[in-house]
Parts: sequence; structure tokens; C-alpha cells
Amino acid sequence: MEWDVAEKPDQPERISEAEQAVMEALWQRSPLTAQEVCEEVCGPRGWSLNTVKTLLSRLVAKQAVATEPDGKRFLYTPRIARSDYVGTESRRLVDRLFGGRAAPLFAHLAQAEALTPDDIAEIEALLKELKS
Amino acid sequence: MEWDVAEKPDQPERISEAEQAVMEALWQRSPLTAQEVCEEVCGPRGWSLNTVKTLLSRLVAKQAVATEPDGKRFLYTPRIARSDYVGTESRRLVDRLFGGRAAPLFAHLAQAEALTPDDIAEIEALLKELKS
DNA sequence: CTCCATCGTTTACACTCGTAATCGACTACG
DNA sequence: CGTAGTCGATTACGAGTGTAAACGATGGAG
Repeated sequence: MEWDVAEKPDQPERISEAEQAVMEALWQRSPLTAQEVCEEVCGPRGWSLNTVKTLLSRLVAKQAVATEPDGKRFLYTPRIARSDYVGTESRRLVDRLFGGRAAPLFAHLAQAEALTPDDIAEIEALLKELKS
Repeated sequence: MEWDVAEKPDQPERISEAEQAVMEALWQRSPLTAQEVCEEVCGPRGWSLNTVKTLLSRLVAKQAVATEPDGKRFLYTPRIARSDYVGTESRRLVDRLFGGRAAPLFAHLAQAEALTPDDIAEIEALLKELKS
């Protein structure tokens, strides 16, 4: 009997910080083998190849990356766009810390002097464009 | 013998999301008893008083809140300012996702239409002030 | 055909987080 | 004086994370 399997609405599972490092490698260039990912990230983070493999598996489980067999090994490709990831992460922060309003975040960054003159110029340009 | 205890440079321990909810209550008004904190947060989050007490203990351990005995019970007060917390959290995000530059974050928010006209006006005002 | 390097998979293990139940001390009520 | 409520402290426990070793298949070098 085929009973209704209530497919979970597939809300995108959270990607952890270590996992993100792996995603960054794949966002930069893909598909990659586990080896290649390791060449990108093992050095900076001091990881072993095994660690990368674990992270890749978890990302596959989370449906964040896709695998494609290539002979003996696998090629890994991101299934979610970096911009999407960045989007939900920034939104989370803005919600959590600034009641969902972006302006206070901006105000905070400004006050904390986290804005370089370049940033300011860039933002001004963006604003001009937004208003047009 | 008194040997050198290498006091760890007391890098501020991370505050988790649940813990933040408790901090928010204390930032709004303090000092508070565990009871009072619970009155603020247990409803919205569906927590038990015990949960709040656990979170408070952890925050005390993390040196994020201070305790002051008040007869039988304790009064809890934040030891870190909300603006500091907000600061490090936003910085983390900007570092993690935008290479430390604030402008790309702004660009992203703009593109994602996460900016209301009000936000834009507010930011313009801020910019004007920054330039003066 | 054998053996080693290499894959992906499975298992491991300590630590944090979310969410509490339980415990021992104390106090206020009867 | 006993006892029920209340406090903070201790313990619990499953899920997720960071980090990896161990395992089993397999393909290529002799």
C-alpha cells in the first residue's frame, strides 16, 4: 500500500561553519574531487583529507551538494547557490539582532567604524542606483 | 608553590541563540531573578523555568552575566553590553560571508529587496552624517 | 594474480546546545 | 517540629559539530 509519505517540505538544512569552508571551495570551482577540495582547504584549516570527506558526506546528506561518479571517485558540485546561502544567513542575523530591520545593522556598522571610505562610496553609488 | 597559571586571555565565550534570548531579557531590564527572566521568555519560547536556570548558569560560567545574592536567591545582571555582542556577531557574519567588507553585505541586502524605502532613507541620512 | 594506494562509507568520540528532571539546602506555614 | 515549596546546583540525554581513524571495495603496478 502506498500511504502518504509526508515528504518533509525540504526546508534547507543548516550548513555549519566547517561545512561552509568546503562549500566555498566548491563555489569557487566545481565539480571537484574530495582530493581537490582538500587541496583548497586542508592547508588553511589544518584538516586531514578524512575530515573533508566527512564534511562532504554531510553536505550530500543535507542536499547541499550533488555527487556525480567519475570512475572510481566522485565529483562534487554545489546544489545551492552561494547567494542563497548568503541571503538566508544575513537574514537570520538581521532578524536575530536587529528585529529584521536592515537600517540598524547599517547604523551599527557605521558606528563601529567598520565602514571604510571605500565602503561608503560604494554604498552611496548603490543607493543612487536604487533610487533611480 | 605558585606556578604561573597562564590565565587564558579571556576571549569572550560565544553566546548561543537560546542564551541570547535570556540576555535580551536582561538587557531590557536588570537585575532580574531567574523567575523574572522566565516571565519574560518562557512564554514566547515555550521553556520551563529549569531551562532558564540552566541557561543562566551557563551564561554565568561564560562570564556573560554576573550574579549578586539577594537573600535566598540570585539577581542576574549582564556583564557584556548588547552593543558589544551585536558588534562581534555582525563582524563575524561580515567576515564569514563578505570577506570582511561591509559594502557587499549592503549590496546583498539591497538586491534581496530586504531594504524598505524607510531603510534607504535612514541610511541616506546616516551617510550624510558620516560625510560631514 | 597479488598487493598497495585510494575511494567512499562507517564508526568514533569529545564538546556544545537545547531542554529539562532531579537533588540537596533552606524557609515559611501550619 | 515536620513538610511543602522554592533556590541554585548537578546530572541527563539526544542532536549537531569538529575532527578523524578504521573498514571494505577496487583498480593499477608489477
